[in-house]
Amino acid sequence: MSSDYNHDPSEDQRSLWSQEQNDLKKQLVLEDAVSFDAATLTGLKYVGGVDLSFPLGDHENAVACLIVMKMPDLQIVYKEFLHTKLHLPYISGFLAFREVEPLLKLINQLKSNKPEFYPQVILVDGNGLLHPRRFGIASHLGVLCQTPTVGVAKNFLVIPSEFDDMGSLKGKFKESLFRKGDDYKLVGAASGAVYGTALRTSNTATNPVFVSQGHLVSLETAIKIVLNTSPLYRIPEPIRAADLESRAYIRSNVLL
DNA sequence: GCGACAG
DNA sequence: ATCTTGTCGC
Repeated sequence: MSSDYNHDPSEDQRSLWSQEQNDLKKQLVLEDAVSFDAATLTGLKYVGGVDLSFPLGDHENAVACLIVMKMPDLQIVYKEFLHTKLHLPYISGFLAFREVEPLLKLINQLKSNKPEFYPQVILVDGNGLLHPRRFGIASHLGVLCQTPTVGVAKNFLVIPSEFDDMGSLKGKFKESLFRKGDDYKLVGAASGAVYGTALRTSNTATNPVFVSQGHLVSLETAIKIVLNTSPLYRIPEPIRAADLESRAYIRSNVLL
């Protein structure tokens, strides 16, 4: 009765998904190819944010939300929801296969209905490069919609082969991040590759946010964008708004 | 074999 | 991911 819903996919399934991630990764661009000045963010007018929320205890029904905010005032200029049924469970390392479809649908809908508000970069709730195969949902979504994306995760995704001692890592965050803007680069021990950074986005919130490149942006630019969209809280406004709005949507609608 | 595991 | 009240600090 406890293991009736053991969602562990077979090794074959994991292998197929991994292969798909590796295939799509061939299209991944990790340099700035943005429509604004990457160094100063001059010309950055619209930033998007996406997130999904679920009704209590419901793993199937979800409400996806896409928010577009105007810079530098961070006012919402576009907001759209999509109530969908997810077919796969959450599996660490394969989040995109569960959530990317409704997000892509919202983005394409915006592109055809209100192209004037199409964002120059989209902040995604989850990781990009900071991923076992260096292709998390932020990168996945970016490649599929061919738009710059940045991954922003609230929790550190363990990658055993690269970051063995999580205990000392958590300590490192606390002892190296003193104020907003401080960051601690996440370098894989085995490969020496930079996966992303633990970034402190608030002076009151001690815990950092984990920023990694999604698609078409450098890590430096990703950090600037996250800092510039987090004037008050730990979570960047576009993602925070998508989270708040999608939850409000669920609360005000009787689903099921 | 055990433990760890974005949302 | 999701539920919840108070409470501490500026």
